[in-house]
Amino acid sequence: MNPNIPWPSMFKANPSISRSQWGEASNPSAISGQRQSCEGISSENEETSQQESKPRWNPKPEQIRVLQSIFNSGVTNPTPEEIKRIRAQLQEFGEIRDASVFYWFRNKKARTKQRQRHLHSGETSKSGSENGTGEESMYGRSITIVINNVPGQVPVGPINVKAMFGENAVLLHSTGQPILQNEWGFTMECLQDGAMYYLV
Amino acid sequence: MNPNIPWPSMFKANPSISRSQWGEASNPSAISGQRQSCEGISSENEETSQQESKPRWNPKPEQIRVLQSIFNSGVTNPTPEEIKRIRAQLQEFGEIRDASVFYWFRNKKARTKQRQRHLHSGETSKSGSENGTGEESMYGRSITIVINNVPGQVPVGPINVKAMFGENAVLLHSTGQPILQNEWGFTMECLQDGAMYYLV
DNA sequence: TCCGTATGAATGAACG
DNA sequence: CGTTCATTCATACGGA
Repeated sequence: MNPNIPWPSMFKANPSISRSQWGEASNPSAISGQRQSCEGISSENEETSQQESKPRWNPKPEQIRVLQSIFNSGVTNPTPEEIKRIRAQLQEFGEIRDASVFYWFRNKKARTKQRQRHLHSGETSKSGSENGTGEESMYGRSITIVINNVPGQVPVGPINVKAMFGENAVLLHSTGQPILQNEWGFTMECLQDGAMYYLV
Repeated sequence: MNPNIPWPSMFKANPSISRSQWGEASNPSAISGQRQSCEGISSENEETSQQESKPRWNPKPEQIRVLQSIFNSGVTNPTPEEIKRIRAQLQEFGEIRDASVFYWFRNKKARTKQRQRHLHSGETSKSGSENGTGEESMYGRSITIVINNVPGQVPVGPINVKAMFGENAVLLHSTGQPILQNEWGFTMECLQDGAMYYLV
């Protein structure tokens, strides 16, 4: 193992093949009567070797939950060692490669940020809070968070902690970090979907 | 391609819960719950009922026409600003989100390319009997294109411009770009469904 | 009513 | 890293 190589390079694709374009891969099990590809044309590859074919990882709910909780606990750039451990943990629920774990975190981080930025760009102050029939504001949906082990829904974006939980309420992230709020009690940072918080 | 377009953002709304879906359906598992994530976090909180849910955008014909013309005019990766303007334009015909516009372009581009590739891959000609690529085996249909403002149908794939419109006929894309043809008059590039062309 | 295609939406995997 | 590609999932629709 080379300790000095940049991480991502470990996951380089085969140079000869542009972007992934594996015709397809057998999808072990997975049924659901969806039309699938079935292909079969390929033929070949029987036992003998390790099917190096790399079908896209299909995350199991349990895996996602674990990943999210790790992510929400502050890990956004796991080290190679962490990745290995995480992967080992996830493997229990289904096939998964280190690379997939790596990618997951990277995508998660990137998309979380993107989302955040995009939310910001669509600011039109909008005075009237209630719009009733008006359509939804595109990114205004709700997320599920767990507070004191009790799952619940809160809207995306700032929420008023004081109003929701009392004047002295403070939300702690599962890591113990307090969620900052302004003088009105509005959260200053986004709550993460699927994350666990503690109310104190 | 894409000289210097910074792509500031992406779209998305639901931070987690991968591809599951609202509404009902879903036969949660039972059969080797392989695919799908279903998310989890245990509880469901359906109470709020307000649940606007986000029904998938259903494009109106007018919207599609506008989008196609924009796409065919060369825009395949609209910037956020462009997207906003496009959406504003489309909104007149029905509800639509920026994200949908974004997705539309992305899908359009991806599928256009994919189609092209599949088209190409079938160069074995010869016994077309084995339509192997089970995936989607039907691109041997016709598309609708508008020539000199007159809509018409042409088969997918190369068409003989000379034969159809005369020895000196030349087809121009709505952008003004001429559609290349070989010495026989066959188009060297695919005509786009819904695109507008000019015959000169 | 059921099946198959078209396509909106989401996301794993990569590229520059 | 931000952006883009490719593939997959789920649903709206149209035909038989």
